[in-house]
Amino acid sequence: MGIIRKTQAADVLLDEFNKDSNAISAIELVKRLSTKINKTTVYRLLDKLEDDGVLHYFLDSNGIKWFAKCMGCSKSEHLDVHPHFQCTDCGSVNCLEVKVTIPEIPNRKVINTHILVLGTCELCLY
Amino acid sequence: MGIIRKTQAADVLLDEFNKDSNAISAIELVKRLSTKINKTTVYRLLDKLEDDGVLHYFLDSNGIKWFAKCMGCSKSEHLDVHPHFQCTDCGSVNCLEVKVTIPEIPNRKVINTHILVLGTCELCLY
DNA sequence: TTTTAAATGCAACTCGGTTGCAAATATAGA
DNA sequence: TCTATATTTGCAACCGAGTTGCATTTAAAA
Repeated sequence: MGIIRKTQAADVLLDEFNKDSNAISAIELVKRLSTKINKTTVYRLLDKLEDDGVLHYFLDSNGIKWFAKCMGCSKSEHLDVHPHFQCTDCGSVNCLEVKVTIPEIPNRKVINTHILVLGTCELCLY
Repeated sequence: MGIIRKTQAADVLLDEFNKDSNAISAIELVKRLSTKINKTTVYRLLDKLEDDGVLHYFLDSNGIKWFAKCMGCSKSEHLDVHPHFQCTDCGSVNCLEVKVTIPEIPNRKVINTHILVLGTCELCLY
């Protein structure tokens, strides 16, 4: 589908991604925006923005959805596939710029890769 | 906790892993065994076997739990961390023996890595 | 300004997984 | 082998992230 109209709800939601450079979980967004946007609408907007190549999503180690801004993606394709990092101390999640190479796998055609790195983030380390 | 008693339910469940070398989703196990073992018991057994280092689990791209037999793990630690492969055609999942190296990440301490590779499996490819 | 398709809110729902508790059962010890 | 007891199991009810149907509202084309 994709976003067609410039609505207030979409503005409010995108604002959250502009003031926070980390990834944000859908749950957190629903909570943060609960007075402004209905939960269903939040989920629907996230879907649409993902369709449009504005956001991308991934699952953390608990299977819950996180969203982050895309860099150079389009409606047709998500190009910036990259690993994500979750801090096991504070729970914060962000995108990693590192490139990870998956070796050839015999008799299988690789289409996509989801990589989640767990560890301690900069803030929790020191 | 870990398995202490040799019960019939544990036998039945482990049998599923012996006759199927792929990973099996918790949902599938609950379904397959529904006439023999209660859903709660299946989940509890899976937890315990994971604790014991007999099985390991991971999440697929939909955030649902899959279990597979471990190789050389113990109660204290899961040693055989490896990527998993899910076929986007037939949905089957299995462990990959390939070694993937995650580059050093500045200012972060890496503890663990979850890698899910999506693609077409051998059976669906030909 | 009117029209109308897109977006929203609400309530109810889905479903994978969990919890509390009483009943059943494996096993150590007599 | 029998008994005592802690572990395991089944059941029912629950949890919570995410979804769906539908009526209402709203952006924006005409």
